[in-house]
Amino acid sequence: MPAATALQSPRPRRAVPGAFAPDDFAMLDRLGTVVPLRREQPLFHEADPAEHYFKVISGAVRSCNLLADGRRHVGDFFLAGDFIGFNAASTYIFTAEAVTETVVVRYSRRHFDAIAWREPHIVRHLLELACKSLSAAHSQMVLLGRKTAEERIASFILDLVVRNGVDDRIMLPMSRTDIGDHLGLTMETVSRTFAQLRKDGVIELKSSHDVTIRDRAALEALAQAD
Amino acid sequence: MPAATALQSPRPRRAVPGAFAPDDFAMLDRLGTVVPLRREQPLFHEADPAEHYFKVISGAVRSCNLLADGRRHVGDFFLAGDFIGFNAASTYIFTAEAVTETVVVRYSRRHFDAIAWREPHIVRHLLELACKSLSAAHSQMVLLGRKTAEERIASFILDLVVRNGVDDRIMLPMSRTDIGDHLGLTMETVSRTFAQLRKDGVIELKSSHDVTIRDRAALEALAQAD
DNA sequence: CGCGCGCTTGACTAACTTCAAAGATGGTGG
DNA sequence: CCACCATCTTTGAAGTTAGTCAAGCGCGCG
Repeated sequence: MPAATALQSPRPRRAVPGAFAPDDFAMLDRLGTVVPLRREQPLFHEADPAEHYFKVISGAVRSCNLLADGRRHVGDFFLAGDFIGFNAASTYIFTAEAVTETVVVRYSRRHFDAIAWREPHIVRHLLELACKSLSAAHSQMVLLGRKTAEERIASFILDLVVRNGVDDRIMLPMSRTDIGDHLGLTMETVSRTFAQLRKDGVIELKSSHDVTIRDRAALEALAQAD
Repeated sequence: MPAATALQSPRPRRAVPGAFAPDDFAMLDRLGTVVPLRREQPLFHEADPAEHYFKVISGAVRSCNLLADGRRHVGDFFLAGDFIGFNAASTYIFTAEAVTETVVVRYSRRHFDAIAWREPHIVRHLLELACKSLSAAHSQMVLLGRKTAEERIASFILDLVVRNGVDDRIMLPMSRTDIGDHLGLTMETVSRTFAQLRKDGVIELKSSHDVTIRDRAALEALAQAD
């Protein structure tokens, strides 16, 4: 059961069901401020007071956690339409940074919550989205706990394809290091695994960030749909 | 940020904030049927229609996912007070099985939802709980993606200690294999790592299921609080 | 054109897994 | 109450996957 790994507001081309009905966000959208971000620019840091939510308009954002000695984990990549900061308590539980040039909308959490709390159907939608996000987290835990490097990369590619709603080609906005930190691998292993999949005719790499799927069945077999 | 890995209803000795206020579940509890379970008995299987929620009264339940070739992942252990099935869509996303002799309360999902949906404050509580669960899933992904075997075991022990609200001693209801499948390790590695921690004076093992913490600071250092 | 950064590739290493066997534990029936 | 048996755990030794260290490549940008 593949699932989007982030909360989402409506986007016609997105193949994910259960997103907000368009008018749910109508009044909420008016609260938002458009913010452009440079490559690597942080939206917020872990443990900062959580004063805003964000929605990605274009580009990509990653969520990171650092261990004491510098090991990094990338929890999620947020793409156009994805909602960020949703699961924050009073402080953010991860750092969020733009992967590429990105545009987001920033919402005051106070205002957003004030409106959302008054509208039971919005709260219900948020709950449904949280549950979808939990389900995606579940899949990612299976991946991190039990899948091989090849299976992780296959799952990652298929997940992006589904989230993009495109049939067979994706542009990766993130680096090999980002992918490795998301999948519990090193940059080198990610690189070698892409090379292996290319050699096996499963994917084509027009450039290191431009992936075309050549053999979707093989990719799905590797991803081990559970 | 240690967090309980499962949704919870109130339990006085539990050190986890944000659980339901006692009366929130008052009317919901009346919907429940008490069900005793034998060791290894399933509550439900992955992909079954999700017709019930459950709450653990005593004992322990695990959630499992199987890959095609038999590799197993244990997503969570649910202990007394924990709520199960919450994040299900129309079908369950994992199999739930009793780890030991266990007693649960079973709720009709239809009735539960009918009441919960009518009570905005209950929906808000459920949303908060879902967010806590997401936060716990986040920590688990960091563990699975980036921690060593020793760090995983240390984190696991501390998590159980916090969830039990006990200071320095825990009874593990689950097998070494269960622990391994939860932490992305093999049974043998789990066993060797417990032995290592004992040898280092960090824990004491009165039996293989009875763990006493001897050096909490060392354990916390290993767990790499993030 | 050349510089820098990210990607690739190779050789070696380490951590964890696998395979195997012996040692504990606990439940059951005599 | 004790002995037996199945099951779980521990421990050892060898194997494998992915990590580490290091060098070279190539693309994009100034």
